[in-house]
Amino acid sequence: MRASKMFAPTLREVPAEAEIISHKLMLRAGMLRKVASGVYTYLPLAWRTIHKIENIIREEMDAKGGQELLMPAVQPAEIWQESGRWGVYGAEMWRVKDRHDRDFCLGPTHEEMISTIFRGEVRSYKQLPQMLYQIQTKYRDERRPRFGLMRSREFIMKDLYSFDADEAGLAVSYDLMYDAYSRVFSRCGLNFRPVEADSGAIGGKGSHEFMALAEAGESAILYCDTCDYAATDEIAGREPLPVEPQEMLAIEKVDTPACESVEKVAEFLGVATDRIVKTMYYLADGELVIVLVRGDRRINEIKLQALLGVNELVLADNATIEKGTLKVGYLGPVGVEGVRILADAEVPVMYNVIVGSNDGESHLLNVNYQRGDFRIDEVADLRYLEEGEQCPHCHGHIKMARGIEVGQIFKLHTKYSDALNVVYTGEDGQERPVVMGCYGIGVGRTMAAVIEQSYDDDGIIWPMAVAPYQAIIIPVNDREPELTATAEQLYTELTAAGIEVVLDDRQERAGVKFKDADLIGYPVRVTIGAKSLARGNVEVKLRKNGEMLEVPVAELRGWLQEYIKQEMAI
RNA sequence: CGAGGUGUGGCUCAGUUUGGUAGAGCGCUGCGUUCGGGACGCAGAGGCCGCAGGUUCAAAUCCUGUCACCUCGACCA
Repeated sequence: MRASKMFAPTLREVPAEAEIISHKLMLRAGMLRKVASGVYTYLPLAWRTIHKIENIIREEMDAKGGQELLMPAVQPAEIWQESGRWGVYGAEMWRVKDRHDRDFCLGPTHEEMISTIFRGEVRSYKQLPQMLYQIQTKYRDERRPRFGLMRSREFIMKDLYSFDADEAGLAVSYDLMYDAYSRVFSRCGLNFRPVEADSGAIGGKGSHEFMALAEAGESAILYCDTCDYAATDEIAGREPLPVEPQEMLAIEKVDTPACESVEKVAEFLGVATDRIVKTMYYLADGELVIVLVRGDRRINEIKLQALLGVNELVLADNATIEKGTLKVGYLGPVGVEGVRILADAEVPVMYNVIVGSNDGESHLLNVNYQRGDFRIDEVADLRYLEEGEQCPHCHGHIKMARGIEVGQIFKLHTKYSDALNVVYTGEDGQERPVVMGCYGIGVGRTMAAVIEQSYDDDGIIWPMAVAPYQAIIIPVNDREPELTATAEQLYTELTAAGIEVVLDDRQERAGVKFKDADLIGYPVRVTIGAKSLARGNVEVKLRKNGEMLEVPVAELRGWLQEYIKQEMAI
């Protein structure tokens, strides 16, 4: 490719729309342009990188037995109604109608689609296991698209679905994908961590997210500073630590004026917040539920929602709660009738706790569940794990980091095969549901994550494997015929050797070419200048560390081939 | 969904308070000089000031509505 012909409109200034590094750099490097909120055009440089990431994915999926196909983005409402998700998916689903007023959606994911295809064709255990995947555009009408490709409404995703005869088979497929994902992200040059995750709206138990570590990440992950435990903050949890039995003191009521928060109560009474039990009222699909948690903890609504199995979970508003003497800030579990009470696992083993008295003006001291002072209907892990706590698996401590979710793998079990009647006949002649798994990679987000982890003040620093081009040749000026002649000759030779190289033949000053080369992030820059050429050499500069060396013209091809090979190895 | 903000040439922005008929820098075109880290000079091109109404002799500027985009937030009793 000649730079004079290349459609890569670089910008000196950052468009006002961009907030994070990857977004700014993709705009400046002439890779990306916005069409609407969360909808983008990938310009040629970006598209080359997208293709490289896709091809890495293809190689790794195929290596595990995956087969590529392509399903439509447009999906009929019927299959979503059949699985029950047409109703529950909500506003995020991009719904459209055809000219006959029939309902369709632009696929946010393809479990329904692949299941209905699969059930039409597969009858026997002899046809299992199977792994099918596609790389395709997905649509999710995000309530708030942001950060360029990080959270967009139209995005490219690789989704693979596994079909097994039983749970043991699913475990095998899942492990294959876990391994494939690790290889994909390693080859893309990412610093990532697989973490235990919640399976969210997709459903099923057993899931890992692959997190690229980066400040710009939207997800919080908790990991152990000692062992390899790592989980998203949505799922991370641990058993309560053993508590020394204490003498249970007599309940005491104290007036606590203007103490409508845990912090104020603690300050007023001169105690730590972990001596208090918070009483939270939720509306779970409209039904009032009480949740108890230690005062210094935060309730994890994802865990709570999963436990309750409801579609909608919101904190009850003050008007709903405040009846009679009930007042927010002074709520407690003692004496409560007719409302289901859930408690985080730490609560029942606490002694002499402080709770609201439900009279709107005081709190109760020395309340003990173990003495029967209040009722709990169900105990479960309902809180967030916090930074600094002891690791659930070892004596290490929990640390927090931010991550970009570039991939997630799920065990779906028979959730969709049950709902959509995907069955096979076993060796014994009995019909059984197929056991499924699904596995996704955000391709554009992976590209953005690579940039978030690899840039400097001058621009992007592409890892060789996903760089749009591997090298650029810059003749330092076009007034000395031997420079341009050498540049042309090398360009022809390298291109013929299969090296992806750009020749910067633009009539620009050297400074402009250097700036653009750094911005776009070519891993190798070959500069052809008079002084080194007089010695029969060209200058090679490595983008990743700024290292410079001279290479004889005749040896450049061999040197590059070796360097590229070395950089692509994982 | 709630709150805040912004829409003026391809990009970054000034001008809006106090209405008087549109500017700067970068980029673009031509010529010349220069040219190994975003050169300089001269001469140009390019905008119905997001859109629709209204007020006024006169609206980028004031009023109303609307659309788009950006940021923050989404309740811890």
